[in-house]
Amino acid sequence: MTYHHGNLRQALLDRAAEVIAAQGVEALSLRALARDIGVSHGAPARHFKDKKSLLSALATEGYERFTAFISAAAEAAGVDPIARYNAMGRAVIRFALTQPAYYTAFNHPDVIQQTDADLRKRHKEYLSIVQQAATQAQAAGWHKGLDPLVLMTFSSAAATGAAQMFSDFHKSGLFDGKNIEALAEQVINLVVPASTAALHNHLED
Amino acid sequence: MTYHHGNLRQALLDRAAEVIAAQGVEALSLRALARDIGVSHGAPARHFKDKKSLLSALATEGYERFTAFISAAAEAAGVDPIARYNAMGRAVIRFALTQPAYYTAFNHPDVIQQTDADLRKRHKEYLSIVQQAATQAQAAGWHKGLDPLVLMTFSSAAATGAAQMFSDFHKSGLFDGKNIEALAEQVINLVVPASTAALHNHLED
DNA sequence: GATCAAATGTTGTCATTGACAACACTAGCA
DNA sequence: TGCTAGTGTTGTCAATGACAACATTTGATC
Repeated sequence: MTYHHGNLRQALLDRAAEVIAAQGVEALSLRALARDIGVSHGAPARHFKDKKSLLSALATEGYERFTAFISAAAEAAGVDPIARYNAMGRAVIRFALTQPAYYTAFNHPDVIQQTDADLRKRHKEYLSIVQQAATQAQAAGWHKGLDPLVLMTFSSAAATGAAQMFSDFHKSGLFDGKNIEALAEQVINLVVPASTAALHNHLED
Repeated sequence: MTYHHGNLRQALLDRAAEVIAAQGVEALSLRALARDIGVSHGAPARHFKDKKSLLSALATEGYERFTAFISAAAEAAGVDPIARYNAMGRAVIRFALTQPAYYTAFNHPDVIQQTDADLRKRHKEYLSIVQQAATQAQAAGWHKGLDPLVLMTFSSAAATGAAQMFSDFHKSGLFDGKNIEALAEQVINLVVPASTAALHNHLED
């Protein structure tokens, strides 16, 4: 092994994601990460000023993945703005369940209060993508006339709240034996109809 | 000062709540708590086996307060089951904003994975109260016929998600200049109508 | 009231950790 | 070839959580 690792920064982030997924953020230790990777306990300091800085970087990477994931789900849903927004809501939950390390990272109290510029920027990008999709869904007839901020808050809250619940209770038995994917779909359908057609059907009830 | 503190356990919990409200869970240190209170660094161990155990106890107390708070809000709303459930949703947000220490405590990742029997019990009590209220709202006409678990998940997710958002972004400027109480009310109204009358008005649109 | 056991608080200690500083090695450019 | 910035290492410090051994208090029992 060479004296220089080569890409220690990414190795630390990757290992941190593993540890978080397996044992939670609290179990994260810079020294343990260094041991796992096989470098000295002081090496991480060259890449991350302190522990929070590593978490911030992980969260930043997480937001990038999250944004890409949500956007891809919207694309896959086609052109109907309401169907797209519905798909994004379901994607939030799927992301939380399939990539818990990143979702955990950027929802961690420690990270949320960070002022890291890069992190803020990625977060704003994410918010603006959601906001844009919400606006378009509204223009397509979803709660036309309502305050956009109210709609945005409501839908984001419901999606992230559901993601949180499914993650938290995943192993605590509340949803035992349930098909979480199907449950999530029904929940999201209460937030935004599955399509413009579904919206109109519903209004005719 | 006497050798025995008298009620060190409660003093620790109270001080912990202060610290969490001011600086977050991460800033919590058993030794610092002991110093603040004026006892030796080993004293807390008599009341809390370890740090997680203290957090669990604080979360347990938090759930008691939370449950009482939510129930009181329902009572104040009268007898209409839908108005009651709506009031409970608003209360969730109000609690998160006015008693951040307790809300933070029992939503903290460290606490959520706890298996502490007392904590579990209080949590279940809380869930069952919400569930009961949701059931009654449904019986009064709110989304009759839908899977109760879906409704319960949807409404809980929306309320807690909104509470989380308001807490997190309280100082990050997203809701600057907004009347959060009014915003919260509008958001909750999208989850459950403000009353049975409002439900029927809405259906006639 | 005397005695004793349980509860509570204290002191001392240990391993772990995050942070920092001083030093060593490497890479790549002038 | 040398120089300099980047990267990794080693040593160290203070803070912390956890634990053990010891001290004091309390209150139940006789």
